[in-house]
Amino acid sequence: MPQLPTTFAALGNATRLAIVERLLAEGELSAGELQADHITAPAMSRHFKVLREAGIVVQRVDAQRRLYAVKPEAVQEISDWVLNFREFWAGSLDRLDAALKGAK
Amino acid sequence: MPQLPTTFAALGNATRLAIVERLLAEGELSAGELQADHITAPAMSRHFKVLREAGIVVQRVDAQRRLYAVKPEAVQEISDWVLNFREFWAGSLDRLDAALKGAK
DNA sequence: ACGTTAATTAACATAATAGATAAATAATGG
DNA sequence: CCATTATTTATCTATTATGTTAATTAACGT
Repeated sequence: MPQLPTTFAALGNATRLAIVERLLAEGELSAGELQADHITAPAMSRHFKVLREAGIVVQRVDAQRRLYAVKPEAVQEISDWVLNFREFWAGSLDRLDAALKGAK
Repeated sequence: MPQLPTTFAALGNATRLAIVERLLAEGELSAGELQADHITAPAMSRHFKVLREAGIVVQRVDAQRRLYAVKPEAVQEISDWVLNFREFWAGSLDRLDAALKGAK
């Protein structure tokens, strides 16, 4: 799993995280539909590229449009990482829940 | 939650992710114990600072040593984000599980 | 007090990010 | 064909990140 830091890095940008969240919530969307208004289309396009290269989204071509969708494995990868430590903690001393209660 | 991108960004570096993983697995550790051998102590110190500023770890002073520990809220924040979409998907059409099966 | 240990901050170099504008690619609809 | 639409690639610039060495801060043991 040397992929994880790359996955986190790709999501470590507000614009890209917003893209992923919209794709998760709305499903497949085109570059145009995902266009944010605070940056230009080329900037957006590079964000798509980062997400693609990190394996977080896939691109599908439909005529002149590029449709993007989240690869569920990426979400799964993060989920596994979190659950891994949750389980470890639960199994060893319930440190996480204890700590979380303290933090609340 | 404009915190999330910052959290992801902080974990989007292999050295920092390794620090967090060790802290999760072994509990509180000092800067010296966490020292990686591929970079210098000052470089390490800056990674601690990034993690602190992102709210992922807390620092405790013990004489001349700095002890670090993960703030469980940070892990919780990521966990919540993932589960949020898992729940959404489960509730709307089991798209995630379906997609995951297809991906396997 | 003094040298040692632990860690950080300062100053600097270089690489990687992110954004902009302009140009290119490619499919569509007249 | 040709103009339009959709999106990416090229180029350039500014900012941020990451690493180094040197200096600083602070506590320890003798």
